[in-house]
Amino acid sequence: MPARAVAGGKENSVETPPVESTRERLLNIAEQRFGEGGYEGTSLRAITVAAAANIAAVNYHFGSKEALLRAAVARAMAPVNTERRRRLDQLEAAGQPTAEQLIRAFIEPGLDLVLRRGERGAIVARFIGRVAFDPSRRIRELYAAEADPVEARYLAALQQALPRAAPESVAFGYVNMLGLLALHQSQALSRAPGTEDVDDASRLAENLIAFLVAAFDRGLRA
Amino acid sequence: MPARAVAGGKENSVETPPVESTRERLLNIAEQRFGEGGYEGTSLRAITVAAAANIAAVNYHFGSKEALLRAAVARAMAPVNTERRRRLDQLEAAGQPTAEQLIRAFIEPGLDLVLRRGERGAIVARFIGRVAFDPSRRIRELYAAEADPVEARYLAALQQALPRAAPESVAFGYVNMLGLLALHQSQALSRAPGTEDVDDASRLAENLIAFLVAAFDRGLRA
DNA sequence: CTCTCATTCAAACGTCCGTTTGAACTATGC
DNA sequence: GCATAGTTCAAACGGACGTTTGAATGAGAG
Repeated sequence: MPARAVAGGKENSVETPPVESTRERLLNIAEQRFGEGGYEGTSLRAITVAAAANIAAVNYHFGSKEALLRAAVARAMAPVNTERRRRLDQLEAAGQPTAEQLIRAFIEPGLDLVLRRGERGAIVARFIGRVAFDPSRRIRELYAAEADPVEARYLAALQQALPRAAPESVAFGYVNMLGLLALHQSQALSRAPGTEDVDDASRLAENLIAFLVAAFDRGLRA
Repeated sequence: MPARAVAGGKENSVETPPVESTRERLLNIAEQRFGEGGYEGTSLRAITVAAAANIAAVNYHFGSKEALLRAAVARAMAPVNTERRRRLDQLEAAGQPTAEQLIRAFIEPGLDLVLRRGERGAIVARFIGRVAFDPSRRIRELYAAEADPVEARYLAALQQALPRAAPESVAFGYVNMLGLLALHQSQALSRAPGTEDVDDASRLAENLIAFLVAAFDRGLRA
C-alpha cells in the first residue's frame, strides 16, 4: 500500500505486466473499496492511497467522488447489460420465452458471468450489489439509471410469460428477483466471510434460479 | 472519562408521559434518520438538531454514535423478537409446524406488527431493514447479534419441516427470506416513494409469504 | 436555605472529509 | 532549442465530523 511507482510515471513491472493508467487503477480500487464499505464509508483518500495515486487525481480524471462512482458503475454494468440484452434478443427471436428462461437470462449475467472470472469478478459483483441497495436514494438511483433500460424489457417479457398472474404480482416478483440477486452479489447474505469460492458460483446461480422459478410459477397472486 | 454510569431505568413510567425524555427523543430520531440515510450517512448533529437536543447529549446518554445505534436496534428489535418467540413457542406446542406456518410466524412480526402502527411503525421497519444490510460489516453484525438467537430457532424448525430438502438448501432459502424481508422493510424495493400506505402492509405480507412458501416448497434442492 | 447530583449547554478539541490550487513534470511537435 | 498540452504533485482550502470539556441549570432531599 505505501509507495509503488513514485519516481517515474511509466515505470511498472512490479505488479502487473501491462501498465494500468491512473484512471484504470482508480476505477479498480474504487470498485473494491466502495464494495467493501459503501459509498459514504469509503474516503477518496483511502482509494487514492491504495491506487498509488495523488488525491487530486480523482477530481482531475472524473470531477468528483460521485462522478468516480458513476464511472465505476457504468464500467461494471456495461458487460452485464450487454449480455442480458443479447440473451433476451435471442430468446425473443425464438418465440415466446418461458419464465424460467427469462429468469435464467437475467440472473446468470449477474452472477455467473461476473463471478466466473476469479477475484476481480467477485469484486465487481459485490460492488454492483452494494450500489444497487445503498442506503442513499441518490446512489440507488444512480445505479437504476444504468440498469433500468434493459431491466424494463425483462419485466415486460415476464408479464407476457406469466399471463395468469396479475401485472402487479409479476412486478412484485420482479423486484424480489432484483433484490435477491443484488444481495447475493454483495455477499451480504453469506455471513461467514470466505465461505464461497469460485466453484460455488454456478451452484449459487442454479439454486437462486430454481428458488425464483418456483416462486414465480406458484407464488404469485392471480 | 466523565460520569455516565447512571441510566435510571426504574423510575420511568411505562407509558409515554406528556413529554418525551431527551433519551427517548434521540432514539426516535435516530431510528428515523439512520433508516433514511444509513449509519455513515447520518451525522450526530443532524440527529441532535432534529431531536432538539444538545450535541453532547448523545455521548452523555449513550457514550458514542455506535452505542446510540446499538441502543436503537435493541429497542426496535425487542417487540419483534418477543412476538416471533411467542409464535414459535405456540406452533411447536401444537405439534410439527408446516413451512408456511413458520414463514408466516417469522414474516408477520417483521412486516405486519411493525407496519400496522402507522407512521412510527413504518419508520421502525425501515430502520431495521437498513441496519440489517448496512454496507459496513460491523453494523450488520451489530444487528445480527440482536436477532440471531430467535432466528436460529426458525432455521432449525424449517429444516425439520422440510425433511426432503437438503439442510444447506433450507439455509439458502432461509437467508433469502431474511434478505427479502429486510429489503421490503427498508422500502428499498419500492422505487416510487409514498407508493405504499398502511392498507398495503398486510397485502405485502401476504404476497411475500405466498412467494416464499412456493419457493421453499418447490424451489429447494433435495 | 444548602447541598447534591443528574442533566443540559455553548464552545472547543483534533481529525478527517471532498475539493482546489498552482507549480512541476512528461511527452510530443516544431 | 522552444512551445504545448496532458498529467502528477505537495500543500492547503473551508467545512463537517465524533468527541470532550467545564460551567450552568434544575429539581429533590435534608
